[in-house]
Amino acid sequence: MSSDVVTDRLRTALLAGQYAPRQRLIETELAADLSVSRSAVRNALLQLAAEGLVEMQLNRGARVREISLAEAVEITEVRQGIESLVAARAAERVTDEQAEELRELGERMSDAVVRGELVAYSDLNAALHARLREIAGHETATRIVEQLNGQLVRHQFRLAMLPGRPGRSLPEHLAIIDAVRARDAEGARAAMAAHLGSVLTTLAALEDGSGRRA
Amino acid sequence: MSSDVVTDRLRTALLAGQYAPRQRLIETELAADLSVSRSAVRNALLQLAAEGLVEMQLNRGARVREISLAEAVEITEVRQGIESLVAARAAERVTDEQAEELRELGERMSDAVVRGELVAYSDLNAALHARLREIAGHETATRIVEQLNGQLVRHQFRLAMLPGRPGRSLPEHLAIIDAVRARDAEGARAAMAAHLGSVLTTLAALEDGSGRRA
DNA sequence: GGTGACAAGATTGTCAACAATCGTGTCAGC
DNA sequence: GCTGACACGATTGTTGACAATCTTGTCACC
Repeated sequence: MSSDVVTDRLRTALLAGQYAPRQRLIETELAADLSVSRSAVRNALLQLAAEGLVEMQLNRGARVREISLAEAVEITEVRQGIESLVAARAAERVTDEQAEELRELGERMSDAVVRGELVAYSDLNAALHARLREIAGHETATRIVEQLNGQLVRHQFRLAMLPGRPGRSLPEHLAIIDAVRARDAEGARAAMAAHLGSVLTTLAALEDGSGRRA
Repeated sequence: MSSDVVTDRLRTALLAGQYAPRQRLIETELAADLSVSRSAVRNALLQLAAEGLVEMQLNRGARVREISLAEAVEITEVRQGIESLVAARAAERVTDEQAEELRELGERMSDAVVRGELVAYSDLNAALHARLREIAGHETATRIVEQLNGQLVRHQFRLAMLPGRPGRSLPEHLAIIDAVRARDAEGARAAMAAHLGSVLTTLAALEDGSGRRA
């Protein structure tokens, strides 16, 4: 169905931050922009609403869903539970080849931090979590974490740009990698839980510090 | 929108086990049955596909999604992570009134087991988990656990009917209730993790024992 | 100057018809 | 008797038009 293509295009646009939070998404406009029929857009919006990227109100159409800091905290708490499982599972199933890959990934992360390449580090961060999910091979966990991640993009971006944040999160990431490479499931679980715990405290600090509406 | 009503009706029908797994859901038929337009049914099916209750294939429409035992295990593993969080949060936030409610719920569960009322026990089981989610007040966790639960109904039902299963799960439930009533967050987390761990071993036993296709 | 009713415009929700696709049964050819 | 092409029926995917609803701007009235 062409709706699927439309859904993908809209999703990537949303994830790229192409539309502002709370912005109205008018079906006719989007249909014209993407040069597809309104129903295709409509279906896509329904789909994205189910994924939590947009919110729909009766007779008022779709808006870009704004994720508050409080929600970001909730989402990260849930991620903590699931990704710990993923890390443990990855430690149990990692192959030698994958272990070597993870080692290289860790080196590249260190390099990026040393060189102050924040965006690159942020990308590698996402890549690491994604690679762990692949290694774990846990479809349900993967599906849900990715759904949750989609809702977080904006906040994750903000977080990575905080001064001093990379210096704190890098060793956490390296600890996860080490535990997985050592096939230490419980160690990997704990390292991942600690890492997301650190994300949570950072978010909580933001919650007190900065304003509500940013 | 009328699609929402249709979605709800279809969802409850699916959760009630009114359609067999892998059964095709033909839009025209459902539209006639519910006496609504086909588009309403179509939207509902898309929605339910996003929730994981049905699966859609291009040009081949919707089927009731069959959840394999392996998937049930995955789902329960994820639930273990999230519901542990819920239990801990509930222990932190429970009011005196809610604590009393939980105590009564525990008594009713014990009664049901003593009297051998399996269906009632199964219902109370679901009610306990739901009440804990309410007490925890964690919207994200609630949303995801309920989504996952929807996919499990069939297996949960099978599980509750296993001989000896209520005798094993009752004390686990009571332990959760006690920890929450004692405001012992870590205890509640551990009790919930242990409970779902016990569900997991039971599921694993089923996986070896019975055939694949049941 | 402010408030409420009303009308116009914009936008969404619903429907029925049309086009595209798939699965199945039939039949010719070997 | 078996295989593959073909056509038919069933079902889904898409489109455009129409109805219902909300929002905004205007104006009379207090």
